[in-house]
Amino acid sequence: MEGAPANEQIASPRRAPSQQRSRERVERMLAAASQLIAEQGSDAMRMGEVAERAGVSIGSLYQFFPDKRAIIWALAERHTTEGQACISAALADVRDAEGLGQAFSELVDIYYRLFLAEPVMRDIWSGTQADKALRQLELADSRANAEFLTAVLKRLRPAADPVALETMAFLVWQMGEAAMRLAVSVERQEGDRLVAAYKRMALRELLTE
Amino acid sequence: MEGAPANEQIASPRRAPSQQRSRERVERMLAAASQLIAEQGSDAMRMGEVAERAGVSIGSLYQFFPDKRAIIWALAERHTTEGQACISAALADVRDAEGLGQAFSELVDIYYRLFLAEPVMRDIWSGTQADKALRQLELADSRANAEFLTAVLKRLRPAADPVALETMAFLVWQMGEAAMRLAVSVERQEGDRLVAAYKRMALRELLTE
DNA sequence: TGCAAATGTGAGGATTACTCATATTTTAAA
DNA sequence: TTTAAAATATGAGTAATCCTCACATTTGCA
Repeated sequence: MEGAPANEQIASPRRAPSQQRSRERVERMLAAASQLIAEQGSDAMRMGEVAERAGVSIGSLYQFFPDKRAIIWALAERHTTEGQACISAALADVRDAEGLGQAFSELVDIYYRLFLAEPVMRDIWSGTQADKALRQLELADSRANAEFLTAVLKRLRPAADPVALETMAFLVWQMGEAAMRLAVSVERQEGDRLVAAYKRMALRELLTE
Repeated sequence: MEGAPANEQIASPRRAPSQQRSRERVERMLAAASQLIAEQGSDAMRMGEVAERAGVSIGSLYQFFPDKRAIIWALAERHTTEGQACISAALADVRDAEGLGQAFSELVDIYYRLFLAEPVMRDIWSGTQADKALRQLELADSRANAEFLTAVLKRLRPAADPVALETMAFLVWQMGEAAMRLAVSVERQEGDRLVAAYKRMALRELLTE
């Protein structure tokens, strides 16, 4: 972006809303940002437009978000939080290889549907590499999710090298995200095939000794 | 970016340099851009700085590149061209499964070293999702590379479903790129482990009936 | 009630991508 | 060689955008 001096650091934090009124306004800001990202992508999202659509002044926007990236980051963080809860629940009571296969397969389907339905998620995670803070968030999220998987794997294969299991889980998870991004950027039919191929490949890796 | 009205389209083409003098100047522009991307990333690269470092005026820069993305695109395209030649050569005379394993393994190593050594490549391909034209270039490149792989697979497994082989090759290739991006963004030791795990996983997929 | 803290405002500062009128250099035909 | 057209070069200026800040308003509470 441009405007203020190119700031490589993470921007200074802002006050969190403490009153009911401001909390509602912050919600409106996030909702407006989400809409605009869905319509045009985060790059084309204009701060002035976010403020206008949220019915607040540009100054109010910057009262709670230090800069543009911070809004995007806040939306991304919500998705990761929701996602982790979902994944944790799905993998919590896996007891055997069959259960893992079942749970993993369902998770992939859920995520694929999410990617297809949520342009915001797609947009945010695709811009991930360019933004240090987002990249960190995505890596942390991926590690956290991979850890749920690792825990299951360690339970199923107590004799295996733990580091190898961690590496495999992390890799499989990251590849899933890559497969999703790829799948939604080609024609639907090919996307379906790619996701199915990923699922098969990941399961073979996870379930084979 | 900002400045001119947000332009979603691909910018209008500019004249290609026809004189010796201008061809040299364009080379200097590309070299300057490459340096700056390596130093600060393509987002922080300033057109004015590119011009200054290349020893030309800002106007000259825009004489040959319609906009900022076009410079990045030109650098990206060089990489894809070089890469495809390399891959095509490596896979051309694969005759059996063992040869495929050998060639694929070497390719992964080469790409990993390239990713580690070439910040420009990393930067460009990571920004790929945000830019329609770059995304197209990357997809086309990936498809082209996957096709080399598909050709080999069809030779080795003539009975297999061609579409399935194409899907697998495309997926394996895209995942390789994802694995590389991941590997270079974590500590070196973990990166090495991740690349090794990818290699094993991909080979198992490629070599198993 | 009255005061401090929280919140709200929007004109304007600062930076940057990109344009365009104009000047210079090269090419090549006469 | 002359010369006109095409190619190339220049950089001050335009427009768009992010973000700040001095000041106004509202809320919580003693």
